[in-house]
Amino acid sequence: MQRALNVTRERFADWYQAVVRDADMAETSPVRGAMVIKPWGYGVWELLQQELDRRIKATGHENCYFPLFIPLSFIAKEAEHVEGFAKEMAVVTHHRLKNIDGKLVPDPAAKLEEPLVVRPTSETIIGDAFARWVKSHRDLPLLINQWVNVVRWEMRPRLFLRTTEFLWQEGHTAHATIEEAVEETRKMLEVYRSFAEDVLALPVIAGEKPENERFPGAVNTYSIEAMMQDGKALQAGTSHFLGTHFAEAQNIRFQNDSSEMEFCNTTSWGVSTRLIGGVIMTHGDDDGLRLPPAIAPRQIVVVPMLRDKPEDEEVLAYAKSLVEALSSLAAFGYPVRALLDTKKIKSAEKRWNWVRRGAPIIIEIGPRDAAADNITYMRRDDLRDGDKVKSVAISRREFIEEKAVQMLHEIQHGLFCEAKARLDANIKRDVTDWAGVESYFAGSEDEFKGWLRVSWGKPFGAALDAVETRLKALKLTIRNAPLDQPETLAPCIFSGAPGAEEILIGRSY
RNA sequence: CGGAGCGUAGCGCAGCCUGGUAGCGCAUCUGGUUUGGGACCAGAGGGUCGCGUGUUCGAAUCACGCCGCUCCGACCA
Repeated sequence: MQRALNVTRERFADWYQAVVRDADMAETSPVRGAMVIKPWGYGVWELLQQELDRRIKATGHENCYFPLFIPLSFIAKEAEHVEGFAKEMAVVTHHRLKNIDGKLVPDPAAKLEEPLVVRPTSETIIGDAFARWVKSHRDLPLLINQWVNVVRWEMRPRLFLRTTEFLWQEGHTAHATIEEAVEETRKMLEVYRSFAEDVLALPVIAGEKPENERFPGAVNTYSIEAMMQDGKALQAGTSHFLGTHFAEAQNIRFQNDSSEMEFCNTTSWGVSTRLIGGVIMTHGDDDGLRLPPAIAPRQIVVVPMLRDKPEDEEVLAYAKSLVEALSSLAAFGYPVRALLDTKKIKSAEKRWNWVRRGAPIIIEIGPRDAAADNITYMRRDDLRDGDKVKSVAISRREFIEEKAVQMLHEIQHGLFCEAKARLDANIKRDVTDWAGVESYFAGSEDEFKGWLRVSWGKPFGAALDAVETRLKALKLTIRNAPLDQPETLAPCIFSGAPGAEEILIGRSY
């Protein structure tokens, strides 16, 4: 059977790389671990960014920009924070190069008095500003967000999922009370959940991270977890309640309405270009990427079937008017993004390029379509009937007036439902003891396993370390404790003690 | 940084064991034939075989060193 890719999802890691490449999303760069995001991939990011930014602003946050460089001493202020990031920090030590013996090297005379780190995250540099901005309870809450690049020197990079430099959004807020800060943390988690599900068609489970998986310096960390087509979990977004840890380290204080000085409670939350990796691994198939229409840079692509003959002109004119009509429609609150592909390559080649890129609807227009006032379309979410590509002819008028927008919404919803069904079907709840966990995850790692939802006693300290070690031996981690917890709990799967909450266990990226 | 594998034309690969100066498929270019849709015929262009050193009359092939990539570990949005 001829597919648009030369590798299938059976070899998931190879398949992922093939999709990223063949869908023109991104490529590796001369800098190890740093990627070039190509127009089609960046277009997805821009749409994702546009819609999430709207939602972040709708919840009262404002955008800012803070420096790329952070004085090393700032990072050192919060003990757990340094420890968490020390091993992956890029450090700037000089500000000039010098030609020594024909070689350009950092000029020893231009050594910085204090090294600067390239931000791995901005709690400390933003906290420094917060300390100056917050004086009174009347300055609170302080609700700030920024869209920037950050650098974390990762050992093993993977395009979109884990790159040395990545793009993200980081929100930072300061509040007068614990309750308010916790509410903010949960509110933004919910913004992420609904955004992932409604816009990216990525079903997720929102929950709280166990102690050992917390953000360095956080009191509580919450995450949304998505299941990829190989059954592994992808942490798709995090929201942290930082308590007064950073406020104490950086002296972020305010005078309350009784004139007493108090430390602020702060939060931070972020999602990154990793989400794009999640979209690829959730929706892609053996013909390439399938993009949810809400984030497809081109939702409907019209490919004219040209033959270097006189009737080409009619076909082009017809296709052009079709694209104009489609562009005047609206879907998901924005104008429909339609494209007439006039690139000078073979039409068949164009079709397969758009299939691989995951354009939701691909329309082919030939002379007979033009003459009969018809269009012929393919839906990327329902491409094939067996081995054959499904190609449907319909009147142009019906398509524009009734079907086009409806179909985009159907595709968006369909992709979500397909992924949601997979997520739900692959969370096993009937494992009740450790032996059951071991036997379930025994065997080949390549085998699709999904997650277990089990009860545990929520241990801490040495007992938690022991749990972590047992899980690690099976390459498992605790993903999170879902927000929706049952009334009664089974005994702890690790110790048999009374259960404290249910958690998700699985392999992860 | 540890273990495994790989680096040959834009992409995918063969050749390496048993050294003799590079080949296949797809893509590209030209001409022609086709045309409801991943076409066919003929011809052409494109590679200092990852880099360096050594062995040799001669190295893609053998040896040593380095670099890079992929997978597995430690790290992680």
